[in-house]
Amino acid sequence: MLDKTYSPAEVETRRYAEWEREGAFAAGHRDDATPWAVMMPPPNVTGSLHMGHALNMTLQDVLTRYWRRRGHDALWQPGMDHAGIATQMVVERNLAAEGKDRREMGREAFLDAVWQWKGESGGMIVNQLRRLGATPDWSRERFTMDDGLSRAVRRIFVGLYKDGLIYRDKRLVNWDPKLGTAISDLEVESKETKGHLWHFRYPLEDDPATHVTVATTRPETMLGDTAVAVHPEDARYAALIGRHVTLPLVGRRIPIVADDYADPEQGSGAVKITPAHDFNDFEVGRRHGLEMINVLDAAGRINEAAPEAYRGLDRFEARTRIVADMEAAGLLERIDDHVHMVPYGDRGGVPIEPWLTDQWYCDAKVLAEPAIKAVEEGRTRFVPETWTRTYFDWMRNIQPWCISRQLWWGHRIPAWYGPDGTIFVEESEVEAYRAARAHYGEEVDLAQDEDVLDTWFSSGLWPFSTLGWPDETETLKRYYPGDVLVTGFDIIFFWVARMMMMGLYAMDEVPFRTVYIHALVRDAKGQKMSKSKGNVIDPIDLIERYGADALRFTLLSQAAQGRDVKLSEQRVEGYRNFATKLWNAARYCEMNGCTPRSGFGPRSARLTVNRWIVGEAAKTGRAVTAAIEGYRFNEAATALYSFTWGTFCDWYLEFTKPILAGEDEAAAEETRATTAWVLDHILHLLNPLMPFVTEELWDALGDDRAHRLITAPWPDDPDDLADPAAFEEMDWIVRLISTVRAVRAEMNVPASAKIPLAVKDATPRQAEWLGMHEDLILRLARLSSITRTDTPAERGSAQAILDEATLILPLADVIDLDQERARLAKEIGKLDQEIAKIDAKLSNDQFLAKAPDDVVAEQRDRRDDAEATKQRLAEALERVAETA
RNA sequence: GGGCGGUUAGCUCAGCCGGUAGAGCAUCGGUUUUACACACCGAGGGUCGGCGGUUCGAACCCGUCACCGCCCACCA
Repeated sequence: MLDKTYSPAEVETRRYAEWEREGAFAAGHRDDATPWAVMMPPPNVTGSLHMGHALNMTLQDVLTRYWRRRGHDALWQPGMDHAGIATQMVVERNLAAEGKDRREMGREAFLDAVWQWKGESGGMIVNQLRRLGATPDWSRERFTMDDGLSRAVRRIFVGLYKDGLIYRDKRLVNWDPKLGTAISDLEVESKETKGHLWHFRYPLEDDPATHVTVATTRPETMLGDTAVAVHPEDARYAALIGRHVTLPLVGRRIPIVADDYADPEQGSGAVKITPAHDFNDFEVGRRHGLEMINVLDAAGRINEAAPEAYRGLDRFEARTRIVADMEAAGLLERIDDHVHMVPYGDRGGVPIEPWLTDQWYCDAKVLAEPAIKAVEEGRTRFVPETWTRTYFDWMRNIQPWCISRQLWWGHRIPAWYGPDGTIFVEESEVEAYRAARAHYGEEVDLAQDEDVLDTWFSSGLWPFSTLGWPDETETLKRYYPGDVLVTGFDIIFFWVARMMMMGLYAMDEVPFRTVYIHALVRDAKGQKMSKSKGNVIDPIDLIERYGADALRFTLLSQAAQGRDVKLSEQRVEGYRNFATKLWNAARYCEMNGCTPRSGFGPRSARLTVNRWIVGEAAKTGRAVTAAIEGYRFNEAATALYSFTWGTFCDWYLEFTKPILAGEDEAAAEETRATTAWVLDHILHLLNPLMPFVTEELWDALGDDRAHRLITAPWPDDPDDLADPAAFEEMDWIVRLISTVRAVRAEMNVPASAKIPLAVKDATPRQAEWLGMHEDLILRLARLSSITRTDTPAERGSAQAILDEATLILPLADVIDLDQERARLAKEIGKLDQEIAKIDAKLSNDQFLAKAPDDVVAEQRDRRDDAEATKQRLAEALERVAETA
């Protein structure tokens, strides 16, 4: 006997352990089955499960569970990302707490410490995923820094280098002075900042009393100015072009150049040029052959290239000092308040500095071409489709990708430098030495590049590196390309685009056929969850209080395409209630002997109500299947919720109670069998969404299950399970009973009956009232059609139900006649309005001429119905009036 | 500045091919009824953001405006 309420905590741990023990998630056991694959976006090894993961993983899990049960050889490939910067920061912080410093330890000792940290505290998220019920093939778990994947990284790097698609270049990069590393464009976040616009006067060299005014938001960069630019057609400055100014505080003689970049409308129309510290100025400098003077060191302090007075100052201290000095020199014209966008590093949290360094770049432009083409040709498609445009926009304007990072934790760049600086890019040190020997004709010492690769470089290989590439493994052949990638829009550029490029480069084939992009999870008010706002909801906390099924269902119910998920605890609670509801329905089934009948086929049902529920169940099944395959998870959730609760529990179970309690044993038995079948069907369909409670019930209710539900074949729901006649009749009955209920409520009858067949005595007064509702009685007579039978015996049972039915009417000792009169009058008013509306339509020649016949017929029917109802209500009103 | 998305009941959102505007929650009223009070029954609540157009007919298609959100962008 099932307990009175469902307690998720115990069931979830027990069930998950069983599944895992039995190897239920493992791919590769069905050689004859069609492969189906999804790649888990590898969470950071530093990560713990947040709501975004919970959504992302739930979606993948539903798909995986679905296709697995559909009979495919489903692979959900799990793993973790080494997360270069994030991990290095965590470990450095831990070491700092012990009074240790990375640089003092040295590279090797530090890396040992990171690996040790990974072994002890990394990957917490993997166990949290188990709490969520996720079923990737854990036996295949990979790590971006494991041997195989590292080998893949080196192989690709060498290949790209030799193809000329990776190269070394000296140019401005986004430099994070706090972390001391370059970062890519994508890792820069612009933040609107209130600042100032300082207007400085630069005196002319040959006429120091005359100034050119330039405005800047970054006074400290003036130390590196090497020109002032004006627009070539700006009349105000035409005479100055080619002359020079003396750079204040520095004393450098710098030219006034003409360049389109200077906007005459902006400020004074003259702009200071600092080629080493501004991306635009860099370009201007290049055009005019200007000197590039780097005045900052790696930590963002003023370096030796600047006048002594400023050396060693932090860039912001230098700013203050310079403004003061300029003012003292009488060269500060004015200060305006100014709001502008300041670039920040997304990890370091400090403003990034455009800085001139040597870095490794990947020629993304070339790699992007096939990746663009693949999407144009539909070999990979985005769901929802709207993201296609975002993808194209970025890919078509893609910039060189800076792939080197001045960190220690990551894939070290497989490049070695000879004594004269010759670069040897090889997959191993041995090969590098071999190449060097060939090059120099003698043994030389080589030094490996100190830098590591951007984390996303290895993530880009994930779809094939995890499957064994560069070896041509069976696994790789079988599961590449994957069917779908499930991810949030925030990493389309970081990850999806890179996988497309790398996949096409290495495999000459797209990495996945479909990219399903889901939204962000926000708090109940629609705000982004963040630690600083204190509105972060912990998925594990919700799982503990409401169960993993409830959390999953909540996320799924809102996973509509193109909409954010707003997570409110109230909703989670609601779906917890849903699990309980299902549990109790199953309990009811158990108590009434509605357990699966091995020989029972849903087609054999004869009673209308049974034929009807079977058809509804089948319809729901088809809806769920279509929704999952179409990535409309919210529709799957809604269909199941409303069928289970609104149709099965509220209508079917209530409706059949009299049949179960009745004397017609055949009808009762058929109903028990049907009930069990429908419940089973619900468990089947709901299983990918709510795996725990469904498995538990499946197990509890069936005696000899051939499968666990997790591996049971997905049900097919053929069209012909739905019997139109049964639908029509039930529809009528349902409407009738609704009417009865409404009347009962209107009469204020304390109902002692469930629906609808229980009150057996009517007083004369009540019988009199029934006269006022003749229409109802007439309709009730048709309840005989609850059964669709013709044999005398069956007709007898139908009659029995009918007999009872006539006695069920909700009856009151007292009716408030005034209230009843008002109600009827109101109803009649509404009907009049409706009739008038339809009449207008039906008298419109255009409508009659152009609307399809069925639409016109429908309007006529509606009008007739409304008219008939109105007639009945009018008569009832009359009787009420008489009675009063 | 460019792009994308949104605006439907008090709240959160569905609404597919243009044909009677929906759900959940919340609110209010009723019900201890042997599956379930984490429940059941019922009720109220709408100018579908504004304006214009197409159409016999528009929440839906087109145009335009307003407001909100997000992404991208080098403007000193």
